Amino acid sequence: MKSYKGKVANKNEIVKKRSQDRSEETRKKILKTAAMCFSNKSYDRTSVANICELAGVSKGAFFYHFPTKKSVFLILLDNWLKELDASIEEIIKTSKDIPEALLRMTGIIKIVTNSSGGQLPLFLQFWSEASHDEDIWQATVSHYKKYQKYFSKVLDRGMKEGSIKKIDSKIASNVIVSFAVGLLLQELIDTDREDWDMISKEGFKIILDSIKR
Amino acid sequence: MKSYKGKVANKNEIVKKRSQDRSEETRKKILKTAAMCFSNKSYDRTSVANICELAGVSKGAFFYHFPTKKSVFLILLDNWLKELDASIEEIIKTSKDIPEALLRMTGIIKIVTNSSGGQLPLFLQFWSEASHDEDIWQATVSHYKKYQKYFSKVLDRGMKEGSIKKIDSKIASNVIVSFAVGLLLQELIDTDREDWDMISKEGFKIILDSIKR
Amino acid sequence: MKSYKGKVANKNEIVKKRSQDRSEETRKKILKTAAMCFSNKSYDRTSVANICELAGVSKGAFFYHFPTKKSVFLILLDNWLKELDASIEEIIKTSKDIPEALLRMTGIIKIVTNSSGGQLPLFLQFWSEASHDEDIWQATVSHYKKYQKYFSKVLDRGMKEGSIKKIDSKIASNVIVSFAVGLLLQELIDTDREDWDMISKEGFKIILDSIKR
Amino acid sequence: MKSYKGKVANKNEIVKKRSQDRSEETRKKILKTAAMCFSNKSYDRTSVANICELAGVSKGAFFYHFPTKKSVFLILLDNWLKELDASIEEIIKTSKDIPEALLRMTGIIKIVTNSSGGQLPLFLQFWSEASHDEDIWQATVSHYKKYQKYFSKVLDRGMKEGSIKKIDSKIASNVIVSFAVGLLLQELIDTDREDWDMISKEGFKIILDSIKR
DNA sequence: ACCACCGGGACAACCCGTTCCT
DNA sequence: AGGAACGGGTTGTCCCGGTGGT
Repeated sequence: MKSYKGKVANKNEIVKKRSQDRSEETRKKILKTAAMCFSNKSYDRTSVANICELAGVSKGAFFYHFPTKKSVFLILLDNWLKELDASIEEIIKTSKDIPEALLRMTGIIKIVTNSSGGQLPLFLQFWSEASHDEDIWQATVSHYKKYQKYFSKVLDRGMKEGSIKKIDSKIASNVIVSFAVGLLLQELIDTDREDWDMISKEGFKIILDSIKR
Repeated sequence: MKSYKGKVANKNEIVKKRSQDRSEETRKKILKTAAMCFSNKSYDRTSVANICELAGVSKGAFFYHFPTKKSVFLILLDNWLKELDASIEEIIKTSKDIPEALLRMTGIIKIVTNSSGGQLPLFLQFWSEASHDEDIWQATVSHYKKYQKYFSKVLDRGMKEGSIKKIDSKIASNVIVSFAVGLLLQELIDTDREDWDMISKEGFKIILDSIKR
Repeated sequence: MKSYKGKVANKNEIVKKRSQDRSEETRKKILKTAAMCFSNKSYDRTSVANICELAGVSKGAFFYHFPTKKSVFLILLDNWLKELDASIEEIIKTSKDIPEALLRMTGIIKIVTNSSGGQLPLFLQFWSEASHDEDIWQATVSHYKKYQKYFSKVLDRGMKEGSIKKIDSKIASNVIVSFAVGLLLQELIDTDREDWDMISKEGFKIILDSIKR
Repeated sequence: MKSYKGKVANKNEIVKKRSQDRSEETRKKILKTAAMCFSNKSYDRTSVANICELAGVSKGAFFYHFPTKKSVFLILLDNWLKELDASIEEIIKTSKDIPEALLRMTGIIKIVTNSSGGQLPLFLQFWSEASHDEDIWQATVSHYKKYQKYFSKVLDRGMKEGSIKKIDSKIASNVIVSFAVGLLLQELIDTDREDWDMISKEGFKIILDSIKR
């Protein structure tokens, strides 16, 4: 009796596991496809049907995994911000001198670009939606402010260190973030150009020159 | 006889003028309301019905004045870019020294903000649509490249003048534009903050410090 | 004084005449353009705006001359039927022997084709609308029945004459009309073919062979 | 175990079947209602909303089953032509002598009338649209030409058989088709008349008389 | 009388996010 | 998780008037 039950349980578990795998796979597929669509066609112009068709799943599946279209968008946003957080944290941690850390931020553009799975336009979507939707605004702005503060602190540390001039760290961090954001925006619509890397490097150098002692 | 005719003509002209005025008024009203809606709710989420209702005109009137919703968007974009052009040109013209001109660019943010009738989010809409729509891309990018070139030339002039270091003017102009664009974007989502003016001034100063001799 | 008045009157008349001419011209232009449009695109798919644009007149002018779009259609129908009437009448009148008259009907196809200004598809439009619209049905069917009766009488005369077998003239006339109508319909959708003329001749001959003594 | 699985499979199949049935039912309902509407009010004057309301389904359901209004029209046309094909084929097959076959064509009118669910005016709609719409023209004309050829061959066979005179079979087949088409058209607008059957019989007899040896 | 401009508002086809039933 | 259905929304078109000039 016991063994039988055990067998059944086992089998059920295996089946469940397999089913879970399949489910997780579907989820991932939807998420990925949605990111692609939102990026290519904008959130509004992407219909749930579009996503389902490209992902090869039914609408039933979609609404089984996610309550609404918007929820998918929010999850995508969340994932992206998490990746970004991790990347930046890592840079700062692994460089000891502040100016050096800032210079390494040069690569920030690539980080942003690459997280989100190479779908840069998603960034614009997030930003764009943020100004109209409370939920998204919360998620975006809170992170963005976090970055501001983060850079502020980093600069403060640099001043203590003596490697950076005495300046208003809040304003300076804002300047840095502005430049970074601006770079992204431009890259977005001027995709042909190949020298964004150099521009970002040069720009950061210019800013650093005025900041470091 | 003459006076009579004159009167009639006058009267006719007045009437005609009134009719034209009414037409022009309607047009303006639609344009203004549309700008507001696009700014508040995004282009896609604004329906023609929305605009008409708020503007107090019928759909018949809307489609009499404009062939499509998109055309309204394009006209709005065009108007904005024209104002921007004029403002920038004026700044450069009225300041003789290049570094001074650049410093005065500080005010650029306000110009951009104001020129869209205080509807800054429209800017984001333009940018956002540009990455999905060929027509809008054309209109936006061509102008944006013009600015790049413009600043490049201004910097070149500065170098000849001797007021600016020998640098790659193309890259430097890109840095400037990037910073400006980034400022805009941030202002957009962090509307509470009051010190954007100072940040922009400070930022330009930083950039200038590295550039001028 | 008199001569002056006369001149004025003349002038007014001339002006009026000219104005009437112009008016008549506009009317004709609208009618002609409408026929073309209805023929090419079907009645429903032709908008008043279409007609006006192609005719080079304003909508104001259109609705000044005709109360509705439908009225234009009815006028066109009426003109066409009148021409058709005249043509058929003429054929019968100018041929003394009945079989000969029938044989000359061969040319009926061309008559119909030409009488609508070469716009054969209009014929289909009329027929098509007739089954849905009471007014048009009246106009069409009454004429069509007239033709039936007409042929009946002609055949009866033929029988008296001795040139035609004793048959049910009503049925025979129906056969003839059916054949004619069928020819038209086919020509309408098989416009490439060049031998409709021969087919119609041959067909009438076949029918005549069985009918004449 | 096996039986259990079997049951499950069965149950699923049954469920699936039922769902499919329901879907098919809706589809049929829409098709039938559309045929009715197109027949009563013309294709253009029938709105999708009309069809849905009468069929008792939502617009969503309509566009789930058919991509466009036109597609419904084309399917209707296709069904009708298929039925017609089958009917004609059957007549020819089941009668050994060619003249006899042709005489039995007499019933063709009824066949045409009855297929299309007794909605003869649909025939006119098809024809009418064919002259304006490439897709419909294709579908219609290809079939119509097939009939021409078919009759041609039948007549050729009759000549070999010796039951038919030596004539140009292409022209003769055209005459037959023309007569048939004309009959249809007339029946369409003169629905009161009851003797169409006799007219068609008589007409075919007349044509046959001239053709058969 | 003739005609141009401006507009009204109903309605078209088609699509969308979502729910329901199985 | 899939397939069917819902119902409201979208842009854009249409036919037609009203008002006023020539």
